[in-house]
Amino acid sequence: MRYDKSHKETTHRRVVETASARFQKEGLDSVGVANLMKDAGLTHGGFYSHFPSKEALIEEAIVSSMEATFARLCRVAEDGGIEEFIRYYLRPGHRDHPEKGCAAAALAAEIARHSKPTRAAFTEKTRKLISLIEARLPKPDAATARAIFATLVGAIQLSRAVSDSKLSDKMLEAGETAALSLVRMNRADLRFL
Amino acid sequence: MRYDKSHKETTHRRVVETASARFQKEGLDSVGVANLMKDAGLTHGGFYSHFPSKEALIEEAIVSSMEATFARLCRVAEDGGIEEFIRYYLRPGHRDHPEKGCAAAALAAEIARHSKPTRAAFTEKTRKLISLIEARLPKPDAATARAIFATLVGAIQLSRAVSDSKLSDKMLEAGETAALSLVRMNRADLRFL
DNA sequence: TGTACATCAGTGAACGCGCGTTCACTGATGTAC
DNA sequence: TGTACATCAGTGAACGCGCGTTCACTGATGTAC
Repeated sequence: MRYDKSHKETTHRRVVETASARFQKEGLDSVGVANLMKDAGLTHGGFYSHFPSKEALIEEAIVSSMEATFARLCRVAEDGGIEEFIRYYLRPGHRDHPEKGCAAAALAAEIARHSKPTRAAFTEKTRKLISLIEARLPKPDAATARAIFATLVGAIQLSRAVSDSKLSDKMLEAGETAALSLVRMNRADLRFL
Repeated sequence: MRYDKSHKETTHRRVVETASARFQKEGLDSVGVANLMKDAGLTHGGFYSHFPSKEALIEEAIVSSMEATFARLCRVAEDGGIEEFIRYYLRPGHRDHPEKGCAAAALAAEIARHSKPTRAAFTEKTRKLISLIEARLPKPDAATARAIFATLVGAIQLSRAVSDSKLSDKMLEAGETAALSLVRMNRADLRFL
């Protein structure tokens, strides 16, 4: 099968995107190479003509997901500012669909246990997300942006882990209120607090 | 080998505690039953006279860890109030030693993918931790307590995942500042913010 | 234009390994005599 | 007090399975003649 130049590239992207969704839904360890390739309509043997190792795919999948998340959040912030960004991140739909959501919220703890290159790639994309928040703050401030991101990630994770749906909703609401408060404190320049 | 009544109980506890530490350091999937039992000084065959399944051990390990964390944080809050609680949770030593730390910070995303009983046990212990925060707030408020816990969990997770140690430190600092601000807002009754 | 061929994306069998789980067994010890 | 025995925590071989990875191969297609 000799295909034109773009063919392999298209396949590669399809594998990365399938992997991205499944990693975030099932966890990095629970998705096997063979099963994943089958899901992408291929056989497992071809995997290593696309990626040097599963770890390399993990890195690509995280980067791809974080870039998509960045682009989406950019648009949301463009339209509705940082407040809408916060509400969008903490919407129940994000909690309920990790496969379509933010890789930081789905995989942060697992990424911490992976290779240096994987963590470095994640770090770069995390920085961008934090910068996006910072730039949208009434009075741009990196520490506030970092804290808001931590609150968003923690609230989504806890809302996913608890088995009581009422508590789950309340975690999202509490995260939203707190993140919005941090924005308002930033606007009001309440540094003394 | 016939032992007195307390013997099996002691062994059981040793396995749970070994598991607890290793799960939080290496992840739930990365720790195998055989390897874990060896680490506890036993052979893998005996595992099923202690636990009906690996999942049951996971549940016990999480409960055990959360109870130890609760007790430790209780003491810290007793001595230094909610502010010291926050500083203690976000100390670099907690980031650097997940095996001795909070299960929520180490495993929240993975717990979300596990069995209902495991998640229910985690939920109960999470509630207790949040109640502990709430009770220590200047003006007890569940939503603020939930938001503080989300911020702590998110900050630890991100500080562990990023590969840049400076950014990692800044994540902890930002989380601390934000959580302390939420406490001060609670004290000042700044609900309008 | 028609044909022969080189390319190379994708195939599928095979590798050693560790996984969770089962089970017939062992042997040190508390207890009954 | 001394001995025979029942108990049962722990042993280790074995199960089928999926893991990540390797590699000799296939065969459709773009290209050179």
